[in-house]
Amino acid sequence: MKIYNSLNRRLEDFEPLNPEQVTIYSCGPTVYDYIHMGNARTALVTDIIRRYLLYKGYNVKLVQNLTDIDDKIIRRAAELGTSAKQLAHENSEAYFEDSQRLGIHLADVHPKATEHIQDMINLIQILIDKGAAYVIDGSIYYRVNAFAEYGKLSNRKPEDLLAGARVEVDERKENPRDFDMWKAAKPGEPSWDSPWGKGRPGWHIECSAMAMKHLGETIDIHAGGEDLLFPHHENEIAQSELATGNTFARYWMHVAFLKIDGKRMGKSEKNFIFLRDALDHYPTEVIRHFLISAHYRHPLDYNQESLTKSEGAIRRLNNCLDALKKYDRDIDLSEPMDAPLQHAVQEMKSQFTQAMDTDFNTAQALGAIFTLVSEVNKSLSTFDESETPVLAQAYQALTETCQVLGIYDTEIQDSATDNEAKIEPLVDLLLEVRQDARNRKDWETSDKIRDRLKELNVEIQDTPQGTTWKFLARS
RNA sequence: GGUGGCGUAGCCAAGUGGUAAGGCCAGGGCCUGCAAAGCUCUUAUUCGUCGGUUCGAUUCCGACCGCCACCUCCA
Repeated sequence: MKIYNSLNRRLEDFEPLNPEQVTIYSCGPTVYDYIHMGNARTALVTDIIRRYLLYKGYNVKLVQNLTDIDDKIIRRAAELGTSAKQLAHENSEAYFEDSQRLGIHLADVHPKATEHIQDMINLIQILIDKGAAYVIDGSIYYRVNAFAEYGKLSNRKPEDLLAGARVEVDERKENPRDFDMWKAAKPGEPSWDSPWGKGRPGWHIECSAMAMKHLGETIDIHAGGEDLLFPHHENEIAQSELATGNTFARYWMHVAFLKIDGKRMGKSEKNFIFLRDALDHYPTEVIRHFLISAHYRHPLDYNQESLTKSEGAIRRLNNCLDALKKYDRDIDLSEPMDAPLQHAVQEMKSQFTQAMDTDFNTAQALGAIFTLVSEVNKSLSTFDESETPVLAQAYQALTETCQVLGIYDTEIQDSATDNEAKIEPLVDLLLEVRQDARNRKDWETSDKIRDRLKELNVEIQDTPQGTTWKFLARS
């Protein structure tokens, strides 16, 4: 299994530090607003990495933080006339709601910055003691020159950082590149007590402190959006590694940006889209399919056309799985068959694994899945009773892999069926009446029943084996 | 100025030193009372341009053109 490590800009073999448990830290959202599709992309990539590692048999501990105190939260709260605490709380709840609607499983721990103030203070104190930090008017700055390897992640030389910088330099700092780990409280701002007076933590220190608290001094995988590579992740490394003397994260993964209608998505451009709004228009599986239709390190453009394409692809997948579902109970793994489809099933599994093993290439993995879908449909169209056990195997293989990607949820499918079980006899009755009409060649009545049922989200299909029907997926 | 990335069919998107997965759309055919679904055929002699290395490059190297990201809070 290989992972592209931003640290070396190379594909590297993945070997967890502790074979018993893979540790992952994912930089979560700053909860000053609902999360947008870009946040969702990063969260989804993390979710799928975890699902795949579990599929491979690893134990995984995933930690994803929520930044619940920062400048943006304070500013937004002031605008809305609420408290920073209340705003952060509401948006945290909204985050869990939205991400679960996207089928993202909860992390094992979701630490919040405001609940780890003491851990951060302890870490800052260590850095002060080691001479890597200094105090100015109650604020603590990290002395970048104290860490010889500063710049190793972003591949930047100290001189380069100064060149095109358009940032206002705080003249009080020893070096313009030094960053704050603790900000002295300004009047009216939320603050916490510290050995240096009232204040609040800087952004970078929270991830260092919370990652190490919940996962140890060295973690396997650290993930986040590509924009976090510098300075956020660079600073996390500087803080953590200088404090402990150990490697902070062994594999750094960065998810590329999502664009909207070809343009950079950003709050300032006013062209961002909230995940919850997207979920109001498209089913979970469609959005997930869209988000993984390109490799995670490549830019992806959110637009209606792309989502429509994913809708089509998911429809094709669901049609196939629906048709296959009735063979599921016929599974018989004891007797290996020599059907051509059997080979296709094995081939798909191996292609899927190979794709995911190569830096989680979900686009390629989807290719493998849809190749089997094609083979299954072919097999179904020339229906042969003897292939039934193989169809069951195909169903198993497809649902298993689709669940790693989260583009097919059997539980949701089942619960939907339970809910609607009551009206099944009614639909069957209507189909009986329709069949009578068809026998009389009363196409008007027959088509009316079909059309009216379609309006009620019941789709019927006349096949050589008789008429079948199903509920259409609701978004 | 520095760092990194991208340019593959109508669209989206994988991929490989030996001749291009998959999806969407479109057109023809089969099936059907008509649909739907499915099947089937057609759709890049070619992978931004120009050079180089090689028996052979879309894949490696160089130059150029175009696009983008980061260097500032941002997933």
